[in-house]
Amino acid sequence: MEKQIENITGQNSGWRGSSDVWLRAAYDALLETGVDGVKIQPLAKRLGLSRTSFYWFFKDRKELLDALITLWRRKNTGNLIKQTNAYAETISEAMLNVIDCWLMPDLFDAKFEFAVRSWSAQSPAVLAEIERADQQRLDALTCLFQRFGLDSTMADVRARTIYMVQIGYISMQSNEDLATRMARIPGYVETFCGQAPTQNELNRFYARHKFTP
Amino acid sequence: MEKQIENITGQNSGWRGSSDVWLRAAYDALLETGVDGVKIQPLAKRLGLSRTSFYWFFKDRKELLDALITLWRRKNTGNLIKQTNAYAETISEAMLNVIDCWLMPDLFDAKFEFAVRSWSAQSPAVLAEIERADQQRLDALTCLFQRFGLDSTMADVRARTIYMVQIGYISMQSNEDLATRMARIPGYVETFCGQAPTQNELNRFYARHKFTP
DNA sequence: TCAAAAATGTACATCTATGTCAATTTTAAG
DNA sequence: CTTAAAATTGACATAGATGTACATTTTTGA
Repeated sequence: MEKQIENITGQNSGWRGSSDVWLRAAYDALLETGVDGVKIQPLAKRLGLSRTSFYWFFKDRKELLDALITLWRRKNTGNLIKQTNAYAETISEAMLNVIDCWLMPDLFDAKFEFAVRSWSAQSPAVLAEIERADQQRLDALTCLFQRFGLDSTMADVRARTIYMVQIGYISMQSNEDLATRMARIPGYVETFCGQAPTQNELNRFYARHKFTP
Repeated sequence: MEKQIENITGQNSGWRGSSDVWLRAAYDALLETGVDGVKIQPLAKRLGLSRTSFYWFFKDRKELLDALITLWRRKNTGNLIKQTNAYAETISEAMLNVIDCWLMPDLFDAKFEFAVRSWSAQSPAVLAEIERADQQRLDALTCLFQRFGLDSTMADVRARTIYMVQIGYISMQSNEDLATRMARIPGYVETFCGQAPTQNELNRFYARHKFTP
């Protein structure tokens, strides 16, 4: 009983390995080298464990890859949708809520997303997962624009614009500093919804990102 | 002499293999399975050639991968920049020129682009190539917006929006039909430059894509 | 038609990866 | 302290990939 709780909180339980340890190593490898880098032998080396010990926790490599997808599914789609439903008085404030996902790694794991998208190019099963996630996310964004009065065609285009800029940004693997990115935010908001954010809205946004202009 | 000309035009010269044949197979494999799928043994199998025959044309696998990058560099960046410099009387017409790249595979090879971007996640050398290409393309788009009177900050944001939507679209590996995509074009133009296209501009655009609304 | 060049193929040595099996070691619980 | 479960390991069998050396075949051009 206590052991399980300790596992969840990250505490080890005497043994060196665990499903989580292997999964974490697989996650790291996926982000660094893509799916084809997720190989049991190298992971074992990195963990300082015997290669064959892996098979105590997972049936085979496929099961490990499946676990990675489950991890991704839980992590990235949920928070984005949550942000589209966050409280907002104006459309520009709503935009800033969504843009939070750009800037907060705990809301959206951009590198993980990119790795899974790259993976999807060589796996129909993963591609199906991606397509489902894209649909859910786009639907949530489209609803957001409709709530603020846009007709369905324009809501669709605007949703796609803000979402694809996000995806494109990830694909660029950009690593600019906070100030550079912040400087573009008002422009993006205006572009995405055709309405510039008020100074109050910006101040609230800056505050939660601990940014002083 | 004639032989070289024949090679360029795609005609074979008696032999079954050639650098081009191997490179073409590598290109196919890259698009289907990513870099890690570009392996000499499988390529040989697919070509019905002996694996070791490869080494007559290329020093090693690395040389083949370098050739792939050179191919990509020549193909994708040039045309996009050309489209930003195409004749346009209004900003919305200029947008439609750039959007041509979305829809014409010979102007921009989206799958190739996606494969190379995915590759860049595991290769610093390829990442450097990607970053250089992104910079060149973004510069060209920013200049375009500045020519039509935007200040440098807004030109930067608008350039990024149209470019990242393009990149994001690629990353989504979308395969919608022409009518669906065409329906969004006026909305995109309005979003990207804040100005809807005229009916004449749209008609000219539809005509060159052989589309009847 | 005949030699040289171009391309292809066979054999070999090596390396990395997968997964199974039968020990063996380590830990936790009574 | 002991024992059963949990985790770890080394040995084995297999498979796919790389690259080199050398022999062989095919093509081209004089």
